[in-house]
This record gives sequence, C-alpha cells and structure tokens, in this order.
Amino acid sequence: MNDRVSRKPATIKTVASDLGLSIATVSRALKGDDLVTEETRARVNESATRLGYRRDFRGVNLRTGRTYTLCALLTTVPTVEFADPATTHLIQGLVAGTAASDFKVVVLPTDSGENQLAMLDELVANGRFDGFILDATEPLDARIRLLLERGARFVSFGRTELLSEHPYFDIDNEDAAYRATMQLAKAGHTRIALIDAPNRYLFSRQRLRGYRRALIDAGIAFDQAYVSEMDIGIRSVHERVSEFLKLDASPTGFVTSNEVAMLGTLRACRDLPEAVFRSLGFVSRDGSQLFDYIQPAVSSLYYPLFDAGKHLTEMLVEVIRGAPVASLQKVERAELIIRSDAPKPDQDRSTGT
Amino acid sequence: MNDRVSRKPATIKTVASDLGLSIATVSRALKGDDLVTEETRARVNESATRLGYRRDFRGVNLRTGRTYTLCALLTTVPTVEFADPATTHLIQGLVAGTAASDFKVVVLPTDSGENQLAMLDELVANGRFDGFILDATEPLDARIRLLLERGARFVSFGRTELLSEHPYFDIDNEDAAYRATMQLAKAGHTRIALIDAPNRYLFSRQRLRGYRRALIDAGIAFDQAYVSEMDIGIRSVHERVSEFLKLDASPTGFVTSNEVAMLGTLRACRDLPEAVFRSLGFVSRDGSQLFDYIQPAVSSLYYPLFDAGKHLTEMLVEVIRGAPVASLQKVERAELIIRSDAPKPDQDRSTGT
DNA sequence: CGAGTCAATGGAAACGTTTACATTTTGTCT
DNA sequence: AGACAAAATGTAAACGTTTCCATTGACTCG
Repeated sequence: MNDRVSRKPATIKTVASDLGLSIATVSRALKGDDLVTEETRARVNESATRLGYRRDFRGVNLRTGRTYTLCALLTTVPTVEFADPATTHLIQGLVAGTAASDFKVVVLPTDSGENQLAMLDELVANGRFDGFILDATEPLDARIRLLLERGARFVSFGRTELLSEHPYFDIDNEDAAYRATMQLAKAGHTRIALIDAPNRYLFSRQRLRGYRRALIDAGIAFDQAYVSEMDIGIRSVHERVSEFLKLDASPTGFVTSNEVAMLGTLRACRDLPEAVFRSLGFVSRDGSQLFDYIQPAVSSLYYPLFDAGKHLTEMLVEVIRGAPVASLQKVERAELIIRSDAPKPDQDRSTGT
Repeated sequence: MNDRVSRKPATIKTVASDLGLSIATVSRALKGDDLVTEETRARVNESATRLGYRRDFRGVNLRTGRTYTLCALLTTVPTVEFADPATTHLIQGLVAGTAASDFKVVVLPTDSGENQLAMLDELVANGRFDGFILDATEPLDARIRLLLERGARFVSFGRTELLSEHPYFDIDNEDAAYRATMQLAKAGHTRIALIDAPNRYLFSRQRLRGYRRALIDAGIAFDQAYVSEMDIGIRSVHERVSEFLKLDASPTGFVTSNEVAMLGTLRACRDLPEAVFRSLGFVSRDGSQLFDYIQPAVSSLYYPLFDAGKHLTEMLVEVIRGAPVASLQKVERAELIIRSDAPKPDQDRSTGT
C-alpha cells in the first residue's frame, strides 16, 4: 500500500507489546542492564532482532542529550586552489576512529578568522554535537577557552599554553623542524629557508624553535630574512618563494610545513636554471606520502595524518565516556624519510659496468 | 553555581511563558507562519533573541523526523597510501553547498564492496539522515535501487542506466576522455594507454567510450592491451604502468582518470631513460589543479571538485525541499587545460636572444 | 505466620518540538 | 444588534527514549 515504507519501523513499544513487557524493562534489557533477568534479556533481544528493531537516535537525543555525533572543525580556506592533500587522510582517519562506536563525524571546514569563535559558540549552544575536534591551535586558544568554559568535550589537534589541562593530540613539531633543518645543514646547506604558517599558531612557533635550535647546533647564524610566516596557500607560497630567490644570498635549502607549501616552493624554484635547481635541498613535513611520487626528491618528516585523525576521534570518544584527561594527551614523533633522486637508467650508463 | 552551564538554555516554553503566549503560537511565529499576527511574530522574535533562544534540533528531529543532516558516502579505500587530493576539494564543496541552510554533512568514507549496500540499508533505516550522496555509480547501481525503493532522498555523483529517473550530478566523462585522448593523438601519439577504474563503474565505461571514439576519429586502431581497468591505488598503478612499459610496443601517451592514477603513472615512467621520458604525453582528469604544480607537464581535463561538491549538496537540499527531479539532473563539461614544460632559463640560452 | 528484604518489573513523566483540532476574538454584513 | 465568517490563539497529543519511583512477588528469618 504505502510505497514509501513497507511498514512502520519497530520501536521499543513494539517489542514491549510483542512480549507483554513494559517499555521500561525492554529499554533496560536492550542496554544489557543486569537489573533484568538473563532470561528476559534474551527474550527481548530475540524479539528485537525478529522485529527488526533499531534504536532510534532521535529519541535518545531528546531524552539524554547524546547525539552520537562529533564535529571536526578543520581550519581551511575553501578555495579551488590546490589544497592540503593530507586533509583527505585526516578525514579518513577521523572516520576510522569512530568505526568501532556509534559515533559519526561531521566535518566542518572553517576559515581561520574571528568568526570561527562565534560559529563554535553557536555549535556548542545548539547541542547537535557530543564533542569537538579543533586543529591549528594557538598558544592561548580562544576556542579552547570557550569549550572549557562551557564544559564541552573536545580534543585539540595541537597543544596550547593554557594552564588548564585539556586533551590533545599533537605531532612533535619542534622535533620535526629540528630534524628537517639539521638534515639540510648536514647536506651542506647554510642558507636555509623556513616556510611556515603565521606565528599565531603554536605549531608554527614550535617549528620555528626547532629550526633555530638546529641552526645553532649546526653553527649557522639565524637570519629572519629566511623565515616566512604566512598563510599557506599554494599560489601565495609560490610568489613568496620567488621573492626569496631574488635575494642576493638566496636560500639553497627549504624547510616547509606541509605538502602545499612544498609544492608552491618547488614551483618557484623550477624557474631557476636547471643546475641551480638541482643543487637545492628540500625537506617538508608530510602527512600523505605525496613525496614518494613527485620530483625532485623531497625528504620529509612523515606522520600519517590518517593515524592522527584516528587518534583524535578515538580520544574524543574516550573523553565523552569520561576518561581522565591525563590519559588523553599524546604527542607523536614524525619519521624522517630521506629521499634522493634515483639515478636514471641513462645516467647509469656513465657509471655503468 | 553550576560551572557547566550558566543556566538552562531557553526553549520554546521559556519564550511562551515570557510573553504569556502558548507554545503553539510561539512555534508558529518562529517559523514565520502567517497564521500569527505580524505583531505577535515581532514580539516573539524579540523575546527569542533576548532570551537567547535557539531552536533545538533534537525536538524537531523527534517530532518531524527531520535531522538536517546529510550523509555523503565517499567510495575510498582507507589507507595511508597517497589518496585522491581532490577529495578534500569535494568535501569542502559539499560543506559549502550547505552553508546557506541548516543542513550539516556527515562524510562517510566506505570501501567499494558489497557491504556498502548493507551499510546504506542500515543508515537509511536508522533515520539519522535526511538525504544521501553517493559517488562511483554503477550502471544498475544497487544502492540507488535501494534508495529509490525506500523512498529516501539522494543525489548521485554520476548517472546510472536505471529506468527510474533520479537526481544526479555528473561530469561529462565521455567527452573528457575523448578530448584527453584526442589531445595526445594530435600531438602525434599513436600508442595511447588508458588507466581507469574497473568497468563496473559507469564513469569508467563512459570514459572508455570517449577514448575509443577519439581513437576512431584519429584513425588509430583500438588495442585492449593499452587499456587498464583497475582499482586506482597509487602503488598499484605504479606497478601496472611499469608492466605496460615492458611491452614491445609500449604506450607513449597516457590518459588517466584522476590525479592519483597520473602520479602513479608518472612514477613508473620516471624509470625510463630521460629522453624517452621526455617524449611521453600525459593527460589526466583533474579536480584539484595539482598539475599546475608538478613536473613533467601534464595536461588535464579540469572540473573543480569543489564545485561538484557544492552542486551535490545544493541539489540534495532542493530534493529534500521537494523540487521536481527534472530540474535536478546536471552534467557539466570539463575544461581542457594544456600544459607544456616551460623552457628553463638555462635552456633559453641555446635559443638565445 | 507476619514482617522485612530483595529482585524483577511496571507506571509515568520528561526531553523540545510540531500540528490537528478546539476555542476565543475580531470584523463584517444584514 | 445579532449572526456568522474569518482570523488569531490555545489545548493536547505525539514522536522514542530513559529513568525515578512505585509495585509486585518470592524468599528469608525470627
């Protein structure tokens, strides 16, 4: 008759009347509450599966406030410009982290401006989400203060300098930048540029610190002229690095904060004479293994953003379940992957047998 | 006192008692129903904003079944392998398409297997979503049949060959493949490989048709040996193309279905002698403009996946609002972007001033 | 055997909203 | 002025779930 739905879906009520039990008992039985007899529970479960009962989240939401929905606020510029490919991995990871639970993830790209705060306020207020994930943290991140104040559950991708402890996942950016810079220094580069995000972000400051420490350890003087703190858009990086290359003593090594920054950098460097281009050194942070597939060889400090995403939602689920904050702070180290241009077959000949 | 929430958030009830109205009237006033006086509406709105009232979706959900949440099922392999960078753009577009409405998007990467169907069944049944977006359609797509049967709202990214009309957005794949192939043929390539997805997908068949038509029009014989229909993973493409290159008459031109396939292809071709490598031709489909930033030059048929995503959710919102199917079928043409290796400064010298 | 204890279950309210139906108010026409 | 229609507002039920509190029945113990 009704071509939309064969019949009304079974609810707790259906199961209850099927068994002649009260809905209270059925509700308890379904969640495995041992207030009800083993036997009753079994009967309820049998009936539920037979009737095709599925828990309706709408009722749960209304009654308990639980939405079983997480919100990931990803700081990105909605643009047609080539965007960070690792974001795909991050999102896949975020979802993978919820696969074992009832939780779903809503991804919300936001611009990095002031109105992100207002937006977050709104999101917290309207109660559609059980928890939040934030990235691109600032030292005294206003969003995190807001969430703490409101008592909302969240995990941040990146630490803060706030006194209040909160759950976070982070990559050891200082260490990664240190090793990236060191790698270039070891290869003989003395003019090493750092292309990174604006220093309002903590991760940018951490990376700058790692960069400076590496320079000191390598006996190279720090020069602000080689540091570019900017919003990372592939085109703007391209332009900026082109400027760099016009310097009298232009950099010969480049440390970048992500794939986009590196692609923009490479694009600029390709305008140099071939010989000069070949002599340059590139090390990027990397969350997607893109650099396995492009030329020239770019070494990278790799931490799979898939894993990062997975950790983030897994941790957030823990937070929501009430786990203590202490167990929910995690920093992971990136892996240094050294790449160099493989000799081509025709180049082989010269060294050949 | 309560450090979690300053005070209970205002509900319709709060507003009603604030004004001495019934909740029914307030409800109607809030949605701008002209059953209530202009004046009352104004008073209600004033009171609502003063009290900081926000519509609680939980109540709405329960009462109307509306969740204001869309679900995008993206066919991807959760992997740490480099994944399609355009997915980021697609997701950003999906979200952008809902920005003007109350709708949110849940992104759900799924594997392409059988259990996607069971999963979808589950998702439709539990009523958490008002509508669905599917990609990677098959000619007689079982998922779409399921959705049609259940009366669920959806838009597919890609057409089908089902008799029942349904809303879709699609890129003209046949045309794109035709032009890609033609581009290589014009450049003098006669052995042109097609690297594409398995032919269970309609878009793959469409592309194959475009490819064959172009060969005919260019007077080149079709050879199945140059066609690779495979699951696109960057590593597997790399391996597959390496096999291609071992053929006696190995291809000199490559048409690929996306960025990942092209990167894998390039990776394989880089193992060739430099001179051979330089003589090859590459044309890819492209949703992210990645090819503006890598070498060698790859021409592409570009349609921004951001736009695709935006269309998809905008259309889905229309569907949910009850727009007729006829207005919700859209096919867009990709733009051919021709790229060639820009001469380098040092190469310039030889051609001198 | 009556009182008390405990285990198992049931009754009913509550979450915030929408809406069919009922009621009141206002305005118009004779 | 009275009748009646139209406009505005109110009443109450319903969506599916959880949970506080009450009830029932069985068992134990003095």
